[in-house]
Amino acid sequence: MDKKTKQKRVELFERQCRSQGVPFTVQRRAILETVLEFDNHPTAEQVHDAVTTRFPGISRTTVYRTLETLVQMGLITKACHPGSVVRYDRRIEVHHHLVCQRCEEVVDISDERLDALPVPDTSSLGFEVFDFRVQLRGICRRCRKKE
Amino acid sequence: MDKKTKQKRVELFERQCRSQGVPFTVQRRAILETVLEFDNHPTAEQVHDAVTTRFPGISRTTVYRTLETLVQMGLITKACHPGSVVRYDRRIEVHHHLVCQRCEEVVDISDERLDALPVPDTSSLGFEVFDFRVQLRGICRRCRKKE
DNA sequence: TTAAGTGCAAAAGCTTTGCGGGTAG
DNA sequence: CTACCCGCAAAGCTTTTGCACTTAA
Repeated sequence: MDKKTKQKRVELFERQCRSQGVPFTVQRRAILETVLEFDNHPTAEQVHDAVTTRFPGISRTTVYRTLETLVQMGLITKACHPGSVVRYDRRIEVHHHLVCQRCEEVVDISDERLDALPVPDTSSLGFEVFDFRVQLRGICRRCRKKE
Repeated sequence: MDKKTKQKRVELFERQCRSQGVPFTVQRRAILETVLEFDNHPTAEQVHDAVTTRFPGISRTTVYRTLETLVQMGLITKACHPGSVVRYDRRIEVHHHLVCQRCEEVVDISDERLDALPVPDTSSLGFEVFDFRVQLRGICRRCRKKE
């Protein structure tokens, strides 16, 4: 992610904090900046390791709590695929995942036709849909070779 | 799930075991039958609690291991949404999920237009796609009322 | 017979909680 | 000033592992 986009996201975060009365702390800023530097889907642990270089001594607890806060504020997303570890994702725009059912590897994929998916009417369920993800399930190259 | 369908699934499991040389044990049978009785998405723990009435003394370890085996054999599926606990699902046919980003509740949804999704060509990635799921992300009724 | 599954107990993650002290608004 | 956040340590849950015994094929 280029510097400009990153800065914009941080500024957006600051504005949202101000307007919602949520304290904009150095730790939170550092954690958001760190997540934005990942191209893939880091775990909380990986974010902690990475943010430590920028903010030595920051606690794991703070990282866990802050990541959750960022998700609630819609600044990052939380992805969870088989493998049972929560992963975070700086991408808030639509994209999709290929998930291998054998080794549980996850690969990002973009596809216009998927993005144009007709979102069903869920108003009868009281559900307001903002976003969607498609999980394509199958077998990756490596696992296919093994068989 | 009605008795007949359930029995068919158990028989399918038995046949697959025979042909693949995988031992068809009483425990595995009991676990599969138990999962098939859930309408929703039970956790490994819930499956263990339920199977215990049918098979007292069965170990948690066996339940964990067997659920994974069943997934690998394609007899049940594994669903993982925010909330970080793996859930299992007797449904192997296509269906989709509404996921609340606040409370992480998961609701099943069926929609023909979603089922007709154009699956992109992933052969260049070496990925063979068998199946897909759409995860619709938003806010559920209860959480919307709170705000 | 023999390769694989099962149960137990213990360990190994990952994540949350309680609380005293600190900081943003 | 006051409410909320942070760090620490410890607990809590879910899941996995090693090993001796049992079982399906």
